[in-house]
Amino acid sequence: MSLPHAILTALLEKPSSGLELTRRFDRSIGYFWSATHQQIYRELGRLEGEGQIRALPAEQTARGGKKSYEVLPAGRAELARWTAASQDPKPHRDTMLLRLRASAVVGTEGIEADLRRHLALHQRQLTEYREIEERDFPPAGAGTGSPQGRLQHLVLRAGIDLETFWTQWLTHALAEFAELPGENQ
Amino acid sequence: MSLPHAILTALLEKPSSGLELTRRFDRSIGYFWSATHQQIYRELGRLEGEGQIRALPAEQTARGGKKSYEVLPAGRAELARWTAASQDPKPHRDTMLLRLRASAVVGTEGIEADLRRHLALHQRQLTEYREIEERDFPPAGAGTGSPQGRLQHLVLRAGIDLETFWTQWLTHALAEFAELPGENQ
DNA sequence: ACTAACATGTAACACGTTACATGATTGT
DNA sequence: ACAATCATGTAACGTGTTACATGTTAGT
Repeated sequence: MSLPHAILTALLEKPSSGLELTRRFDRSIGYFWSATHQQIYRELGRLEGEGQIRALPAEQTARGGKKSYEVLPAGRAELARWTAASQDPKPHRDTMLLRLRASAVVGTEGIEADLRRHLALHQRQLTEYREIEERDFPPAGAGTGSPQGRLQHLVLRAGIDLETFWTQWLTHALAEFAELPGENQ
Repeated sequence: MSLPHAILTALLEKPSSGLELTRRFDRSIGYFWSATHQQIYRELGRLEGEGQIRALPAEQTARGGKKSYEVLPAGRAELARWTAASQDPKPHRDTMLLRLRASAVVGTEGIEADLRRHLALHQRQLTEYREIEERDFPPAGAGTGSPQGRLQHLVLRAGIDLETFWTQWLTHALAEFAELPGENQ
């Protein structure tokens, strides 16, 4: 039940067409809430039907086929309600941890290469986040900037710290593998 | 496509009935792969139909209604194949980060209380993980223990470090909120 | 006019969630 | 004998994923 709220947030930040939303779900918003274009179009249709968003009149729409949407008061109210509501954290799901546990039973053959590959991917993501931080949140006195900016920085910090954790953990895991006896199981 | 493999891993560690599996998915395995009993029964039926597991004969089954399953060679082979196969990490999804981003647009009213509640939950989980670590992996010389034990410890370490990250990040977030002007937006 | 890329969608299916149903066992 | 709990399931629904379909713009 979060995709509609992710879309409302994105549209409040900037009215967009389906494809523009899809692009944004591949970058900023997608860093913590991914969605494919099929999901987005499906949800845009639903939100329009419920009167939470509306298509902007064609004149304001750029170039032929694009339909842009904006949030209506009902949508903003629903987003505010959802944001303030108490919600339980969902249990994490991580395939690599599951595979590692499985490898303790069926053998570690083959998994080490993928650990290396994941390490490289997380390092790349970490670098990307750090570049965004340098560009959008240049170092200044602590407690600086608009409330909005500080909240956005907080979210980015979570991304940076999470990727830092994964790179460290994967490095540690690979070091363990190096010490493991040749082939167990 | 991971639930069947989670179940195969659990059954290899110890043949179990549906309910016993459900219990284990509420503790150890559920820490990184949760599942409800409905999912588990559905998947047990499928795996049995595919010849990857089989029900143990009734004599070996404890008390009346319980059906216990064990993994067949085909199931073990499939798990080994899946564990060794290269898989892309799935993008994370985190509702709290989404809500924080939304609160930068519609206002932070109400979210602070839930940040506090989540902090308490993560602290409790962290404590639980640390107790498990003390009990199952008592400090000894580095590089000690069976390969299986070291892999299991590695997985537990990921859980501990993740919860540590969340408690630190939430603490930081609450400190930011304390500095924010009264009501923004 | 032809092709490639863009933009919006539909359809079918896999997976996860919630609510309910049913029989067996245990405790009183 | 009755109620509570245990244990296994079914049904309906919502969300996410994959594959495909269709029309549009831009470049050659």
